Amino acid sequence: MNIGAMAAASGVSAKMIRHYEKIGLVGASARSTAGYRQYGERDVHALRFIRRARDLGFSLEQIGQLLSLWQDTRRSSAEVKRLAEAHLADLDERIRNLTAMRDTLVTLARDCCGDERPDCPILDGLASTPVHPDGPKREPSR
Amino acid sequence: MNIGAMAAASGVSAKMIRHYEKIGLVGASARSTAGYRQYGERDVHALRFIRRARDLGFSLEQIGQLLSLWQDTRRSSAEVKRLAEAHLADLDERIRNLTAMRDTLVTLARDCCGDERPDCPILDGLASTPVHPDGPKREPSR
DNA sequence: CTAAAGCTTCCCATCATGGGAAGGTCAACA
DNA sequence: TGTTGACCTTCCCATGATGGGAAGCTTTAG
Repeated sequence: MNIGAMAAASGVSAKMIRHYEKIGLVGASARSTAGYRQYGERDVHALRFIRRARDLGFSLEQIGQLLSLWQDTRRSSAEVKRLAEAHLADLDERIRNLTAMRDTLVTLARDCCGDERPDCPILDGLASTPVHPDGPKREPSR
Repeated sequence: MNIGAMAAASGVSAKMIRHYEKIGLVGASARSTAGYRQYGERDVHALRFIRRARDLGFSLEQIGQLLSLWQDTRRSSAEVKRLAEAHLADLDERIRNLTAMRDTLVTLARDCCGDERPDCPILDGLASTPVHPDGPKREPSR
């Protein structure tokens, strides 16, 4: 199986498969005589695992640890759970931050009549709300 | 006022102030004979505005538009509101995505006893849950 | 044989932010 | 006066996950 078929089978783009190989998240695959990467069923399972972990928002570093645990039959489930709980705490914090932003913005927008006049509580809020010294932990905007 | 005092007064780091100048979000400041940036009260207001907009999760591009509207006394509040609503929709989507991740992960973790044994529903879930073809819109992991 | 599709590597871009180097400036203090 | 330390300047590089695209080679179908 070439990298394109692998991408289709795993849901991970060819670009990303190469990247994961370069950073050592997955081992280097076998190569054809022409240098094409060659994959088997086992690789599909590993990449699907990665894809699902990404879908749950795990970082590639955490996924590396999850893969190690997955392949270690003598792991303790406690280790896995610890990792998952840490990620859960992270998700919760991000949700809290985003929700706080949303609530503030909803409040500002609610009072903005949104017509042709220039008076705008949203701009007023941005111009006058006190700056929280340390600021919220900012999410990347996209 | 030098850039350090400006950073303290506005809550925006000196590094970022220079960056915002370079990308044209704020105009170039006056300079002392030695080339030091010199700021006044008006600049403090503008940078605080930027800081607060960042705290609400607006992108720098959106902030540029907000600044334009802020400085345009003939703006319509409708334009501001449209921008805010767009950002609100964005926030809501990100919250939804993160919440979906959290809920899935909570379900997996709930069934993991987290002791010394290797059996782990979290890893099992990652290894067997079907891959959603297009996947969720992924948040950057941090 | 040729054209298209697929593969390779390599470099660059995103977005907001920060780290750090190399070097100039300014204030205070002995 | 000289020195020290805090502050400023510009410039380059890094982050994290992903994608775009170029230049060039291989494979496959017609």
